[in-house]
Amino acid sequence: MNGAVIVRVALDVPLATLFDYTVDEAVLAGQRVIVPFRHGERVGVVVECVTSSEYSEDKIKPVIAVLHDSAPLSPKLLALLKFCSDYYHYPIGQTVLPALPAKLRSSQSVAIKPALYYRMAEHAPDLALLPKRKAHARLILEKLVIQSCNLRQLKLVCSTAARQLSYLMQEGWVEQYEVYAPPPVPSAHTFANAHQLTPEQQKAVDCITEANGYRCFLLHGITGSGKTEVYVHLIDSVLRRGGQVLLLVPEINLTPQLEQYFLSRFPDATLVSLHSGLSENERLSNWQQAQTGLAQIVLGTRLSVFAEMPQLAMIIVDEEHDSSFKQQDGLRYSARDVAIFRANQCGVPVVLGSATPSLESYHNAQTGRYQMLKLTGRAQVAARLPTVSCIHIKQTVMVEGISEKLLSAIAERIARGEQSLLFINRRGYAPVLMCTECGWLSDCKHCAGKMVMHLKDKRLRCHHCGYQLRVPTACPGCGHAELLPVGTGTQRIETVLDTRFPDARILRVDRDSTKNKRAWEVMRAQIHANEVDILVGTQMLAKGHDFPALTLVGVLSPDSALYSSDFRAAEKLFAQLMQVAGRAGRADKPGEVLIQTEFPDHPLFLYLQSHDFEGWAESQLAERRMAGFPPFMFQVMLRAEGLIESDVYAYLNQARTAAVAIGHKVEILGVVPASLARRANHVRAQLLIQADTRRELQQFLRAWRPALDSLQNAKLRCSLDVDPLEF
DNA sequence: AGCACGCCGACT
DNA sequence: GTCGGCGTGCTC
Repeated sequence: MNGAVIVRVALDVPLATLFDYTVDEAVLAGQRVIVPFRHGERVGVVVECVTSSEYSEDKIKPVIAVLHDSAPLSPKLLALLKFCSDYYHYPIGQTVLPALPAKLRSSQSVAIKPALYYRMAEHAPDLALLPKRKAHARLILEKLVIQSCNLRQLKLVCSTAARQLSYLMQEGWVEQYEVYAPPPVPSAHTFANAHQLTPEQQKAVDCITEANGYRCFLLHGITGSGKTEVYVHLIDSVLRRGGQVLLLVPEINLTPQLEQYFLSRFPDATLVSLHSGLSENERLSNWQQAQTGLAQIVLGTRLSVFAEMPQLAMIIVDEEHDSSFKQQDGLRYSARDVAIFRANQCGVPVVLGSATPSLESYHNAQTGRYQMLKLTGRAQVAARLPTVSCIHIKQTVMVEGISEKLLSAIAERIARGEQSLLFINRRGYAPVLMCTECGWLSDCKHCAGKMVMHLKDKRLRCHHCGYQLRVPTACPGCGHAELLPVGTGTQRIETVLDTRFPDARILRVDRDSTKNKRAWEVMRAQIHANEVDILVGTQMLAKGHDFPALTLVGVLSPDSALYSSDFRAAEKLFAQLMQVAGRAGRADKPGEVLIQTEFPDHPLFLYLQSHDFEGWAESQLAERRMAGFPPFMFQVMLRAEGLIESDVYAYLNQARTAAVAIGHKVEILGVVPASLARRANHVRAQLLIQADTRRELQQFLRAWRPALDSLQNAKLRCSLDVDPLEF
């Protein structure tokens, strides 16, 4: 042999190992390579360079090509990915490669895409020579005299920037140039509309900016207490020091608005976003701008926690309690938790912001692991906290799921030209159709769930597998002609309101009505223009920006979450109600929240009425401690699903036996059917393991995994979910 | 995950 | 006699 080096390569295959190849050119860890694998070729990432392999020489094949078209991943990022692979017990290759933009996963080489910038041409004519009528072109020039900009920044100056630029370049005023690397000095940036901070906000900003190295902060501030303004000041401080900021936001169709907002606050900074709405080219380009350090602000959903950022100086996780930070397939990571690990790894502060922190984070702040920073926003906010009250549904007149009280409150708003929002977490017309004669129910034939009745297209639809049928005219069980829609969904509420308020403008906002891309944009505009009187919607409406004319929120049927088998259901409901309540009212028009419930004395509602998150959190934590649930316990869920019930249970029972045999100090709960015991004809079941500490859980998992791997069965889909959120 | 290898039923 | 079913095992 020619003394070739051996590289250990991560490949996108479901195997926990790296693959060894020889290579006779210089290679760095983090570089992409094309390697032979079985009969074909694949792109992989070099994780280690070593001098010997435990594989015999004749088994090791040479690398086909080392790719140089994009900078290698940094050792730090590789270490982060390695940590995730270990912690979540997921194959290294399926951790590393999905973190890359798809273009970097294909063997087609990508050109390193420079960012395009514009500046004044060296021999630009005198500004006075610009024709007077070219007012927009003048604005662009005036901006460029101060600072070179990219197109996005110029579009903030004038929306027709692209057209102005082509004119200006043609006439020799402006030239375009390409930027591959960050500007050598931190660019001076302005930051627009700097608000005077309240003392609380200032204290939060000071605490965080004074942090020396890693520190985790929990920024707890109710809606409207000015968390965003704190973020803006923090970002400003990082940009001044020439650092990069990673701002993680939940997966919401709001990212473009958020991006616009931060762009407008930092018109001179380079901001890129990373979310599912991007094309592959945009994703690659934005990712590379983060990687080169050119992008000072990276705004993204959970996947962007893996974006390469050489100058990373701060991570902000907004709405940290949001469950969309947890990936529900593949590498089941929590972007919030990974962000904290990464901040620690990089020695930078991390800020978790929320009006309703997760109990995990709140507990960590209480015990001093994190530093709590509170924004009570007394000055601006107290006046506009909405009044929250409950309507006892068993002691009031109900009209098709809506109480008279709520209806008359809506009527009042209509009369005043204000908006109402009815919040109900069920799509469709009715969640189930029933035969009044024989008790037949609209079961899905592929799932354990019920088919939901949708009135508009007269169909029964399964929300789990997508199966649908026409609404039967007679009972499929007994032939009886009368079928009764039971329960209430958004469409039914819409119908009821329509009969009750024939002149009102009603808008339904749920996954069905916002299916096509632009729909939600249009609806938002309508709401903002006050062209809507009553909004009916699911949790989609809980998030998002202020609706200025909204003064009434009605919550229709939250009770199922109060006594749910999922121990996090109440936590989720509280956060959700706090969030919708935050939509109601402004300083000049106080808001009102009416909750229809059978349990008006439930502590959840009492704490909500007094806007007492702390009280609620303490009571929940006490319950969790008693019951032995997270954050006082650490869990891992083994799930399995397959076509044959006995296979699924046999696998899980053997896994259980293996777990018992390890004899670690863990608690084994199950095997039990999953909350949806059958989905798309697949039987689903699960096994839960609990331990007192993360360390114990991880020790157990390391011992358990070989057994799980040997039980692997091609007919089953199995997954390990560390720190599961859903049950 | 793919994908080949391998060993048993109904077809020209 | 063969085509093809999917159970088993391997990928450096």
